[in-house]
Amino acid sequence: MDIQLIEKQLKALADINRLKLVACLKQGEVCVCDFVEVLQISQPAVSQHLRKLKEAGIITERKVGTWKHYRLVGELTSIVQTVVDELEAISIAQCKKEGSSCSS
Amino acid sequence: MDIQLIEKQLKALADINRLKLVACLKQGEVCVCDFVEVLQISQPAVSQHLRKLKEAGIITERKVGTWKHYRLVGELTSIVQTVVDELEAISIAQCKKEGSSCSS
DNA sequence: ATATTATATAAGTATTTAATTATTTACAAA
DNA sequence: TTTGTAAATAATTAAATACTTATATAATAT
Repeated sequence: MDIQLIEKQLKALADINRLKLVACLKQGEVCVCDFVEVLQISQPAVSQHLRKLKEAGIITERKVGTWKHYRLVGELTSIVQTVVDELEAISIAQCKKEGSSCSS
Repeated sequence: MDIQLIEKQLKALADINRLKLVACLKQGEVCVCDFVEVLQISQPAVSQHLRKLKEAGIITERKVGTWKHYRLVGELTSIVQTVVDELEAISIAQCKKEGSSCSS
């Protein structure tokens, strides 16, 4: 594995908000709107974090109407997989706002 | 494993120069003076990188006269161990300057 | 078509990070 | 004790990062 890619993936993970996103995604798909509630940051901030994770090959997206659902990619590198394994899964209560409109 | 510690260790590793330091340390102890040659950055910059790795619990030091030798800690967390495993060991030629004065 | 909703992008700002040079500390040798 | 060498710390600066608000895009519903 190339050292440049290792650096890119580590940089993508080395942020408390993105780690929380990944912890939520352990549970399955989540949409952007839910993350805004969970992380208490603005919607554009969430979008930017998700983009960074996507560019590092850690997550992918799926469009569902006007929503977008994000999930972990199927084949994670061993480094990312190890981080995912170490992260406590954050409870669904914390990952999805109550009665989230975007539950597919 | 606490999410704060995960973040700290990931931040410590998420830098190309510190990844190179860790790759060198796979081979065994190296002293600060050698790293200056390898990374082509100033001695204080190397010291600061080493401090960050030490504060994240990734390396320890050993004083040898006026030199300091750094090495990976014995019990790495699974995340750090996975990164170490993925890193190509950089050849000794690149990790120690020729006839390094600080080879203990 | 118009309005509404979800998300992305753009632009600007504040904070953090990584480098530099200068200085200090610690040890060794003369 | 003075001199030299290795490394750490301090102070500063430059670059990268993570937010913000404002705006644009895309799909849905009226």
